[in-house]
Parts: sequence; C-alpha cells; structure tokens
Amino acid sequence: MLSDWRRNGTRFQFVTKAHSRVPPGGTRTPYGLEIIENCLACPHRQERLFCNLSDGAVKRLAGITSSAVYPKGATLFVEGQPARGLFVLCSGRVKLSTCSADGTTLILRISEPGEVLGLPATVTGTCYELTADVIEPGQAKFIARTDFLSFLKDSGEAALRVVQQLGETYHSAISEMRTIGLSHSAGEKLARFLLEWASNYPEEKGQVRIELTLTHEEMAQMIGSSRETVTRRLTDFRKKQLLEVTGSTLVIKNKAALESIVNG
Amino acid sequence: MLSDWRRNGTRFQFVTKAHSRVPPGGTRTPYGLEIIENCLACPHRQERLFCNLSDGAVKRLAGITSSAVYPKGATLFVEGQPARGLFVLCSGRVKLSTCSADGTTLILRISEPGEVLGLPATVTGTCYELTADVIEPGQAKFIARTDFLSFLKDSGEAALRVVQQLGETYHSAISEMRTIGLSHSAGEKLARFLLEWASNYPEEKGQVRIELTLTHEEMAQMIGSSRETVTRRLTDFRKKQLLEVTGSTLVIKNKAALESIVNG
DNA sequence: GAGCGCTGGTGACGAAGATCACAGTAAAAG
DNA sequence: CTTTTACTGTGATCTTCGTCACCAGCGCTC
Repeated sequence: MLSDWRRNGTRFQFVTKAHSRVPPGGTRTPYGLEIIENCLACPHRQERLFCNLSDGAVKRLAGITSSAVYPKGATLFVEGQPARGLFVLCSGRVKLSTCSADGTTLILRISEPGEVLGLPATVTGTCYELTADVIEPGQAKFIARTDFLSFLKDSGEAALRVVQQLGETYHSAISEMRTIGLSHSAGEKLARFLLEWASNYPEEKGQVRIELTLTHEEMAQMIGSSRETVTRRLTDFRKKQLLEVTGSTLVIKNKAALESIVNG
Repeated sequence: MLSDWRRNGTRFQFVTKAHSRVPPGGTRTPYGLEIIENCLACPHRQERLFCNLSDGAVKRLAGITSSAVYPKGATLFVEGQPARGLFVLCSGRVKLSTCSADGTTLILRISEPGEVLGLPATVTGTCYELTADVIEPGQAKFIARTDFLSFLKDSGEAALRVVQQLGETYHSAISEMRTIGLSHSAGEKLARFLLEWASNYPEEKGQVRIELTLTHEEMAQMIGSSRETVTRRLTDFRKKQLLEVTGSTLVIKNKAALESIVNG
C-alpha cells in the first residue's frame, strides 16, 4: 500500500512551539498568522461550537488554557500516548491519522479551525487513538486533562457543548467509514471523498470550486488506496470532463456524474 | 460484494414490541429472558457505565423511560431517520450497520448489554447514522430525545457519563476503522476482527475460547469483504492450526500467529 | 417426508488494484 | 544557477479477491 521512497515517513516527535507573543501593536507572526490571544474577543467565537460559550465559561477556560503557534509538520499528539489534554484549533489545519505496524497510514480527518482535537481520549482518560499532525501552520490552545475535567464538572453548559462536539466527531468518523467500507472500487471511494469535501463549498450550476491542498499520497491515505491509483482515477475523471485541476484548486465540473458513480 | 441469492436482505421496518409485562411472581417471558422492570434494582447496574448513576438520577430517568422486549430481527431505528431518542440495551445483542444505495451492508458494531444506542444522533439532533437490528432477542429501555436533553441539562453527573459513553463509542468506531482501513488482505482483516472480538474473553496459554454467533456473511460485512472469502480464510486458518470451530464456539489455538498476521 | 430457506464449502474466472520501476516537473535549498 | 527534494504521471506485472455457479447439510414448515 506504500510505494516508492515515500516509505520513510518523517514524523516530528516533539511539539515545536513557536512565538506566541505578539509584538506591541502587531498581530502578525513570522508565519503571517493572526494570533488570537483573548478568546473573549475572538472574531470567530460565535460560529464555533466549542468556543461559543458564555462569557463566564470562556473566562474560566482562559485561566486553564495555554496557547501556541505550530509550524507545518508539528505533531500535537501521537497515537497511543496517554491523553494529556485537548487542543482547540484556532487556525491552521491538522491531519488526524492512525498507522499500522508496517507503516501504512490511514488519515481519518483533516481538522479545520474551531475543532477540538483529542477530546474523546481526554474525557475517557485513555490514550489518544489518533496522531495529530499540523499540515497548515496555525494556532491552537491546549487544555490539560485534569483542568478540563474539573471545569466540566462545574459547567453544565460546557458539558452539553462537549457532548455535541463528540457527537459531531463521531458523525464524521462514520461518514469516513462509509467512504472506505462501502465502495466497490477506488474510483467510487475517490468520488465519495471529493463530494464529501465539496460539501463545505458552495455549488453553482452543478459545479463546485474547492481548495484541496492535499497530495495524492494523502488522498490515498484518506480513502485507503495507493498513491498511483489516486493519480490514475483523477486523470480518468479529468479526461471524462468531471474535474479540472489547477494547482491546489479543484473544480468539480459535473457533480451529478460524480454522484452517479457513488450511487452505482 | 454481495453474492448468491442472499442479495435480497430482509429488514423489519417497524419496531416489534413484545410483552414487557411480567406475570405476577414471574420474571420470565416467552423468550426466556430476565426482565428488568426497575433500574434501581438491576443486578447489572454497577458494571454498566450509563446505568451506574446515583439513585436520584436513576429515579428521574425511570420517569422518562419506556421498556420493551424485542424479538430477533426487530429494528430499533433506521439510518437516516430523524433521531427520536436513545435506547439502553438491558439484554440481548444488537447489530449496528449502514448500507449503501446498492444494498452493500457494512456492520460497524455488535452491541452488548449495557450499551447505549443512538446516543450521538440524539444529542446532536441529527438523523441516526446507523441502523440497529436485534440479532439476539433482548430488552431495551427507550428515552425520548426531548426528555433526555432536559434531563441532561439538570444532571451534570449524567452529562459527564454521557461524555464518557460517547468517547467509548468513538473509540470502538476508530478501532473498527483500523481493521477495515489498514489491512492489506482479507486474511489480515479477519485476523484483526477475531483478535478484537477475543479481547473480551480470557486468554489461557495463548489460546482463547470465544462465542461467535455470527454468520460468515455477517463477518464479511464487518470486515468489508465477501462471504466466500471469509469462508476460505477461515478454513485456511483451521488448516494452519490457528483456529478450531465447533458450532458457534471458536477457539483461537495460536493467538501469536494470528497477531503476526496483522502485524505483518 | 418433501420442499424451502438459510448457511457453509469450493472451483473457475476475470478485473481491479497494489507494487515496482522510472520519467518528468516543480519548488526549495544550497 | 545547480542540486536536491517532493510530487505527479504512466507502463508492466502479478496477486488478490469479488463474482458466478453449484453442491451439501440442517432446521423448519406444510
């Protein structure tokens, strides 16, 4: 399932913390990122399930969170590690994966800003079931397990929010499961994956323009296939006028046709 | 992925409720099941995550639960239905599956007594993501969504327990994901599945005796393979002295060898 | 006891895809 | 500006597994 020399996957074993301090008057880091120091004043607070708590709860959380900016390639936590706590992703994108003894990797999810990482393991007190690697630099807040649990005990509001968040996480896992488990061919899996990804973008006349900053290798790991077949199926799709690819932008030209692939 | 004439999978579309009333002095139904009327006095209460709440919480829950006994083949809920509420499985076993447009079925889990079914969909207020079919008759308590949510709001204790339960559910989903997504061959998937199943039974000198009341077809649906290959791999394993099968009892004779299959 | 529904067991065949190997680019590093 | 590294694109093989087809056994009902 792995091929070429890509076999030797590199992995940062230690979290690389970068400058989280904002220079006086400035809000930009070397990465060109907007830094969120104060969750209360965060511009995204409303739209994010876990961040949109009452002022009181957010203030209390502020007391137990620590913030850091992570470069591309940084690892937030590793599968099998006892859960130290959870991360709230403020910006950037994180790859959640699991890998087997022989190095085969399965990517379960690409997390977007606003998501909570490591929540299931933190609340159950077990080990992280996945590995979290930063694939697009960004900021994350860390909350230690014990702090979080005592916070949860006091705040019924937060507990409910956590319940919802967990429900969503589960939902997306099932959805991923369906792409991998219910498809007859790699083409079907790929179509499923692309449609799933496209569901976050607006559709216009059966066409969707999506940003897909993933390598073929990574897509292969998401659908449980090999890099070469992803390349081949993708060119098939292009030849059949279903897609157009320009750099990291992918335009689904014929969404209906893709859908008919997954629905047999 | 489906074969033979087994293609036409039957599915009960409506819940079949059976006698839940216990005759005076008796605790047995026509199914030979022990009926649990009162959760407070339930002999299993201690050992079951969700049932092991304080007396107060259990009493309050009693007011909003309804109990029923389900025969084999009954369907508790169907994938895609708006979530009405959740079920607490008191006894019996339930198959959780999802199926695609062409009828291919993927089984995600066989639930055991004490588990909560339909929880993620109920708390997020979405549709059930899976279908729940009874494969071994048993009793389940039903709690309607709105009742449950208002109960959760008041009881921080219960909310925490729900959080844990969701974490466990997620954990098992990931584990299932690994069997399906990280294996190179059907044999590997089957070995993974058997070992996972065996982890609930005691090991003795590298041997484990497990009860496996699943048909080859069902196992195939659990590992995302076909009935015939399950049969073939299973006979392979027997020929290699890794297994012994007698009726629904399966003895793993050489656990180490099975493990070496999954670890490459 | 004849027939039917469901399950397990096997052989034959073909297609899909993993793997290997290498060429061509494109971007970063030196 | 060259060199290296990372990614994409294809061709040739070879294995696996899904599919079709058929048989046998078992429990059930009529």
